[in-house]
Amino acid sequence: MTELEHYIKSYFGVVEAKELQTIGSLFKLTEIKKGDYFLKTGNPCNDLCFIQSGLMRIYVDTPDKELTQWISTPGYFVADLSSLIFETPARWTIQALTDCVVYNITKQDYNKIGNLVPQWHLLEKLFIAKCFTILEDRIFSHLSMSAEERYTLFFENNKELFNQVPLQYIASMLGMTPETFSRIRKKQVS
Amino acid sequence: MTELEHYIKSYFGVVEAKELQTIGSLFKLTEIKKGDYFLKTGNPCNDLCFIQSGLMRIYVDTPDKELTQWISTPGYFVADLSSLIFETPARWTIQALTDCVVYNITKQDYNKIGNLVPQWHLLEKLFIAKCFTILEDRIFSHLSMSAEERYTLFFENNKELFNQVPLQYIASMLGMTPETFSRIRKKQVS
DNA sequence: TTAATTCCTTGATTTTTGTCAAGAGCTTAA
DNA sequence: TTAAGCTCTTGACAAAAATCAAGGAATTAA
Repeated sequence: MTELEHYIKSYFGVVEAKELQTIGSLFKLTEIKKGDYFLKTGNPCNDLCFIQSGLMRIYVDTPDKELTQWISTPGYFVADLSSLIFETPARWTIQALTDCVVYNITKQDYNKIGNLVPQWHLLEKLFIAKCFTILEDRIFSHLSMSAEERYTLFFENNKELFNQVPLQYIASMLGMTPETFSRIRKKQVS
Repeated sequence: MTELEHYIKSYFGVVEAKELQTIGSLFKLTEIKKGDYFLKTGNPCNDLCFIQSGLMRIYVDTPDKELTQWISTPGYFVADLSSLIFETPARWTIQALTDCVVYNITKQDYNKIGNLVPQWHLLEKLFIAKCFTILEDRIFSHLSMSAEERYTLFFENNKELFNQVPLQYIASMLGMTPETFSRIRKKQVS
């Protein structure tokens, strides 16, 4: 059983082995080199991938600055969900921060799964609902917490990320400037 | 065809009339009086409703203040999605801001739809994905915009709300204090 | 190895936003 | 009708965070 299949099984509970294999077989193991783009803002999102190893950054260029929306780690799916599902132009650019190994599926194959595995749309619903809940928490953190509190919360839950990616990306993701981020870190150490 | 059925049809495209009716028949037209609670933080979310008329506020009490997460308007579903789907305690309190007429469905009936209407999980997936996209936009607004910019964007798209609900709720929802909100409004007028 | 980049830190300053306090206008209920 | 609550506004001030500018450390490329 691949890591992807294991993930789907562990996340969604009982799925028959045969169906799990059907899903798994549509994903192809692929390498993405550091710096390569998985998706660019404005293009259609034609792929969905599951990170086996490596890190990817989801961001967007605005006229004045670059905004990191999220950094994806192994064990998670990556795509511009809105573009993939509703066939709209991608809002996000997705780039490999390190060399990555991913399980990739094309939009065409992705759209076939629903016909092959009856429970697929239910699984998808659960998965997307989980993502929705995570975003709700994130909104809540912006409504109720200071930059320092957001930093602390994120640091506690993602310590390992801090020595793997440029910190300015994390700062952006948490909604603060690199300077503010740096000052908060200094305070935390002492 | 009820407004609810019309909404489901318009939103999700082709659904057979019979199935639409099956779904619609499980929702019961109910009144919720101003000030009544649809759901309280900590309880299980046992219902999902679709607002026919009236306004509901989704919020949470924190030790120091009350935070409004969202104000729901006619034509939308209301529930604590995470609690409804994953059977966790509700994070949000949901209260009627005005007298409301809603189509209500119990969790038990809601969970039956999947067996009665094959496409239901697909429809749900699309609906939740849409909600996810809206939250993505909202996060983006917190990463990239000032309080004033968030105000302007929201005002442009929700003018009608401003004379129907206490403005402090809108302020909270946009992540600012009532005082800041008030000062921004003053500036906008002049 | 050296030069060029990129990334992070730090200080000084400005801007934005929050806090505290008071009061005015409405609404609601006795 | 009057008093009690809300709600919103305003001012003075404080705190948080952004901006601007410079320099140092680390990484990358020639």
